[in-house]
Amino acid sequence: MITLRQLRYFEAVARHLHFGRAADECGISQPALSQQIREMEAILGLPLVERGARRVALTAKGTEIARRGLKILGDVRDLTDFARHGASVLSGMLKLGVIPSVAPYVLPRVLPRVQQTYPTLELQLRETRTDQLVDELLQGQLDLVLMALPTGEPGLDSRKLFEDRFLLASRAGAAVDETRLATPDQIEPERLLLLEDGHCLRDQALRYCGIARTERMNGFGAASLSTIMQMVANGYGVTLLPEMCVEVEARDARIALTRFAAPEPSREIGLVWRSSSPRRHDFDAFGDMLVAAIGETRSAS
Amino acid sequence: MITLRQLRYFEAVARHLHFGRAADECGISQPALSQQIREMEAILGLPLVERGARRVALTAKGTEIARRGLKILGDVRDLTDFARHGASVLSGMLKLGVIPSVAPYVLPRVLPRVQQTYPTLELQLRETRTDQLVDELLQGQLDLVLMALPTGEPGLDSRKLFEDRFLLASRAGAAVDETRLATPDQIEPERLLLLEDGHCLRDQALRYCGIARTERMNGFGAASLSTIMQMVANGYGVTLLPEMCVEVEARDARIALTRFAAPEPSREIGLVWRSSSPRRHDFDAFGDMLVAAIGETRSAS
DNA sequence: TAGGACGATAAGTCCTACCTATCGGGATCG
DNA sequence: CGATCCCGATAGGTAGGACTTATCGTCCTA
Repeated sequence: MITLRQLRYFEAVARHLHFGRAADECGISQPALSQQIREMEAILGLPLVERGARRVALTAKGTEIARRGLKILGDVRDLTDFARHGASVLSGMLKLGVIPSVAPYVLPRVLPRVQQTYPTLELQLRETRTDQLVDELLQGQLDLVLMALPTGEPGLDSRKLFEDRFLLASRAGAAVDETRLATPDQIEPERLLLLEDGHCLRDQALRYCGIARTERMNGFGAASLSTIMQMVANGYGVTLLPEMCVEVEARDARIALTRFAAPEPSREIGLVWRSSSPRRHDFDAFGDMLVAAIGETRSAS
Repeated sequence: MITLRQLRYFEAVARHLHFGRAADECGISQPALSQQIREMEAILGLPLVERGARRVALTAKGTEIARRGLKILGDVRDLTDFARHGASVLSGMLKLGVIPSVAPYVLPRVLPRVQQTYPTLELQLRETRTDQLVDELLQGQLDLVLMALPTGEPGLDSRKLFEDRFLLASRAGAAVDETRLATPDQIEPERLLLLEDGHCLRDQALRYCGIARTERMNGFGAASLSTIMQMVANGYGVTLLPEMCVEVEARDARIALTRFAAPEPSREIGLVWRSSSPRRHDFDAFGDMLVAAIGETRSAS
């Protein structure tokens, strides 16, 4: 197996293209470095360096391996930095925005883990609708937003974390046949209960059901999914419930959940940040942790 | 500095939560493993493992470090796999789709590098417009698409590679004042030359200029940027030229390029694949290589 | 043709990762 | 309550590997 020491030495050679100077930088003698490079070549089974007369060059594969090695060394450095003082990686202030149809379901699973893993991280939370979050992100009032993708904004980068399917929630034993897969045409517009205008979840549901804004619907718009699910339980109508909310919102025995026929409606939940932000590493680490936290609770349930 | 050997041992401890069995798996004695774990804790300056009576648990930070370590070990394995036979990473068939306004400018820089770095990779290319590419991607006829983001399709994952700004291309010395930053209202719709309908570049340009499809425009629609630039050079009109095309398409001295005032119009170029695809690793590696290839030629010029 | 730059080779030293043997403490059971 | 056992820590010794200095071989240059 290759060693990190070899990667460090090779990386120095790749930069200097000169054994002597690379050895110097590494604080060892030139033969020691030569030996490690040859050892590495033997392990990998191919030449990394072309020893030309008077000059040194990397082979084609050597270039690629140097690139990968550099990334690995960076990750190792991050790991030790994290261990030593949690510093430089996810420490200090992080202003996070979350949309209302995600916050109550994800944060309880994640926040304890954040406290434990990154005790020096001061997480400042903001919960509001997508367009407001995006505005505040662009203006620098937020560092990072957890929301449904895509953003549709240039200048923002994003990373998808997971897919969240929608289920049809209805009053148990009512009109919907719960033994079959649901289809969008079963949904009567006047019985569809949704969040008020401006929530992305509302738009996603309407798009799937093929309902234009203008069409006749009940004029109802709720501020929270909890309210909507109360209404569903009492037979006021039906709604599309994201899978991540099921555990919290669909405990009432009067609520029936039906999976949709393919193509199943869903939303992509992901992280969004300014492309220009220098904290990519932090966001990656934060995203990894979110995925881990969500994955755990899912497989555990 | 930490070693990969320590990471491997620690990872085994994290899985077994038992020093003896972990040592067994690593093929060493239990004291040897204990020693390396303690060495690692000394280097990182914190306890990774809670030695409780009768049972072993990871500390909070230990859990996070195990996660990071696992990723590093995976990257190292990928590196050696790549070196040994280029296998499992980017080998075999890869069907890549590219949009017409990107292909001629990116592929020449990238393909030689691909050949050299991944000689066992059979890259099969397809060039057509975005919606067609997305269809073929969803149906499995393509593995990967290089295009402008976002896709707007669920079930697809993407990764932004870089931002490609638009410049105003006009005939030198003609109506446009090249000493100042351009603004969209300077563009007369009837003089704007664009690709034919269906090209994403056309839609992006129209959106920036605030021109609705219905508005009066010249009826012209070209099949290639080359043609458009020929027309610009000869004074038939102006166009929005992506920065990546400048080197190839704007050599004619009769063409003047003007940067736009902020917010500069741009497009995001990225890779897109099916969320369900098992080849994430390949795509990551391919994306890294694209970024490296583009970065090189940019900084070199 | 002599000199110099540079990487490879050779021989010796020291560190470190490993082994076996043993200890110590907390749980478990008669 | 004491015997036992499970399991990680400690101790002491060994072998291999990473480093050193010294020297060689080769190619370029003057």
